[in-house]
Amino acid sequence: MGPRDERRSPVMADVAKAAGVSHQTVSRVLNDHPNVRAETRTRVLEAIDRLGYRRNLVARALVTRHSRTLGVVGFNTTLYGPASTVDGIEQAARAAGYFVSIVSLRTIDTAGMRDAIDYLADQGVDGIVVVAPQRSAARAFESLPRGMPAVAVEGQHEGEVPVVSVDQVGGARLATEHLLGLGHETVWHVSGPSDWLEAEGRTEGWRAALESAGRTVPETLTGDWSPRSGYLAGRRLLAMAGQVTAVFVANDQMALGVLRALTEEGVKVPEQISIVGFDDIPEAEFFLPPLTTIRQDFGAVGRNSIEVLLRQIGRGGECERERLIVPPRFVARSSTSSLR
Amino acid sequence: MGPRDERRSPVMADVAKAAGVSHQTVSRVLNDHPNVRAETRTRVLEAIDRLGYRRNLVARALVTRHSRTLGVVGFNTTLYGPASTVDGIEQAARAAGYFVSIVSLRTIDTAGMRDAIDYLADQGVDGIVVVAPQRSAARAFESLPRGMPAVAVEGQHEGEVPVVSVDQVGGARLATEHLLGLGHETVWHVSGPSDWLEAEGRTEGWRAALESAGRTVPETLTGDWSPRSGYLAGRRLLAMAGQVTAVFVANDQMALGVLRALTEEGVKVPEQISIVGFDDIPEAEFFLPPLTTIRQDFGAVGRNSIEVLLRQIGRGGECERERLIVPPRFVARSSTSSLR
DNA sequence: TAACCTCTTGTTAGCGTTCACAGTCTTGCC
DNA sequence: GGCAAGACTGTGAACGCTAACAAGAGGTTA
Repeated sequence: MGPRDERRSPVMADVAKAAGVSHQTVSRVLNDHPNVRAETRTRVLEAIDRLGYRRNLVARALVTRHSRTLGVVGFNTTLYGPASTVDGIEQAARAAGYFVSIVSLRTIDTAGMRDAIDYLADQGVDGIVVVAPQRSAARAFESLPRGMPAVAVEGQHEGEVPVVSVDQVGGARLATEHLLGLGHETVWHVSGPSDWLEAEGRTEGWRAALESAGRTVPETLTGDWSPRSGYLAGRRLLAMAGQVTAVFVANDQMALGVLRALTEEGVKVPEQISIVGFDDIPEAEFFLPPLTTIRQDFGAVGRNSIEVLLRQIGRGGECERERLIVPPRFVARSSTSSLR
Repeated sequence: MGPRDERRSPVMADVAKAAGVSHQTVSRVLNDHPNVRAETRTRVLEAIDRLGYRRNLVARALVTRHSRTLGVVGFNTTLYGPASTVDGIEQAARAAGYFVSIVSLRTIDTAGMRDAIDYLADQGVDGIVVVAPQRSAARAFESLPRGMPAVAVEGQHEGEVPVVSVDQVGGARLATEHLLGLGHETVWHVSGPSDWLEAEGRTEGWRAALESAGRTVPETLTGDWSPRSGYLAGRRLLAMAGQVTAVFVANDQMALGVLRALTEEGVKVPEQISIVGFDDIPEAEFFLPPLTTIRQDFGAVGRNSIEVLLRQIGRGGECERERLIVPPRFVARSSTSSLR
């Protein structure tokens, strides 16, 4: 047995030999174990530095049974909202010393979600964050390996899994009440796709605000979050000739579409029709006119979900069946005004 | 030594015992080794199924020295462009059977980039994709562990690392030539931040198109990709009273800002000033007016980069110092027209 | 019959770390 | 001086898998 192949990166035993100690002492230095003589510690550290040693986290994961990796299942992560959520999660996880492994799905269905979870579980993640904005996604939690810590973001609260979400209902209330406060008789609503929990929450908040003010609740128009669907909804609103004076649109992209439909036909916003969006995408401030909207704090959602998940991991997978709600914020701009 | 704890998930040895074979035979079945009797194989598979066995990929990674995980270093991944690039990479990697571990940076500096690469290397990734849109990011490649396969996306081609990128220069040429073709005497340019390679490429293409047409090259205005900076640039363009008839803006978000600045002052687009953007974000089609722009194929960039990276991994880290260019596409809409 | 394949299976030894335990060397105190 | 308590360090055995080799069964050939 000759000397270890020089081209292979050094392992703990190499450091041990170089420092004249046992591999275990090296391990102790690396793990900040208290009982190591200061002189020994510096000798080991010096050897580590000299050899350019880096600890093999895979071997470590094998024995500790912790990979310090979290899995994230996302959906449509090129959209601003989901992208920001995933980004918030990633930042928070890294700040806590965890790696993040991401699976981004194109379509949400229970099977795809289940596959994604299995896939991440196989990889040995310590916990999973599922961004589960659709009803069908929530069911996928049933297939979680037993004892696997998990948290749902923007999901519903049925199973055992804790949920972190923005207060969609409250946000929609803010939007609707703002419009009512400006003197509008009622508020129309362009909602997101019906199987999305966020869409549902926003519709619910809108309806609740109207009802508690004793106003008539108009029929909702439904879009798919895209600017195009907003445009189509806008054209349908135009067809209602004069009835409509205020619209709460379930996201900013659709609001952009509505804006274009109205502007094309010479309808002035906000003089003739007021519009409120949801999300506060970076573009919203520069729409024509700048869009009044509801801002979601995606960073807080990310931080909270990681916090809940790590707490769960700390307790060994036992979860506390909690629901954490992040409040949204009203952002006033120029797409709303009082009548006349 | 009693029977293995029931609560612990089964390992290969458990399957072996259940199927009445050795663990090695189980391994062979799992790895599709040819020399296993059909009857044995089914017995093993049946045992795997019955016990709900899942192979421990961490242990596997330790011995094979392959984690089947790729690292991605991204930057500002909430923006549409970067988010789409990362998404394309993730899709392509997963299709090839690789996990994706992502680090998303907020600021690009050599140190942060270096840390991110170290971080991923520690985790034992098989290769790294660096989305390196800034000059300073490119330098971080020097700190790549030797033998670590890597590919740069939207980076420059100096070091040993292959690069995959969109043809920014060509895209900018398309935009500029389109405007010249409409009869504009020259084309103004709102560029991205100067240390961004993409910004540089777009400026270069714009300049080249003007020069080869023998036109004067106006002073460029510089933004930071944000709608706000576009708005400010727009105001400065307005101050040039009448000189400006056509503008190539380096991305769609800034183009939105320019659009707002012009519209606010009653300048008509495209009647008085024509505008072309870059990226084709989903909103662009619904700007007022719908934005003529250059579309980047982020999916292709992702697929290509993974392909290059996997080829490199297959060769054992030896790289081929290539540069792969993805062509952009001109998308005609309503923000441009000929003069008068 | 012996020699030599091929097919199939089992045995043993790692991969690089941490954990449990067993040492050895101080130090303090009677 | 002796002896226990503590500080420090080393030894061996896991963790769950694959690689390398060995070995038995069965067939073919000389």
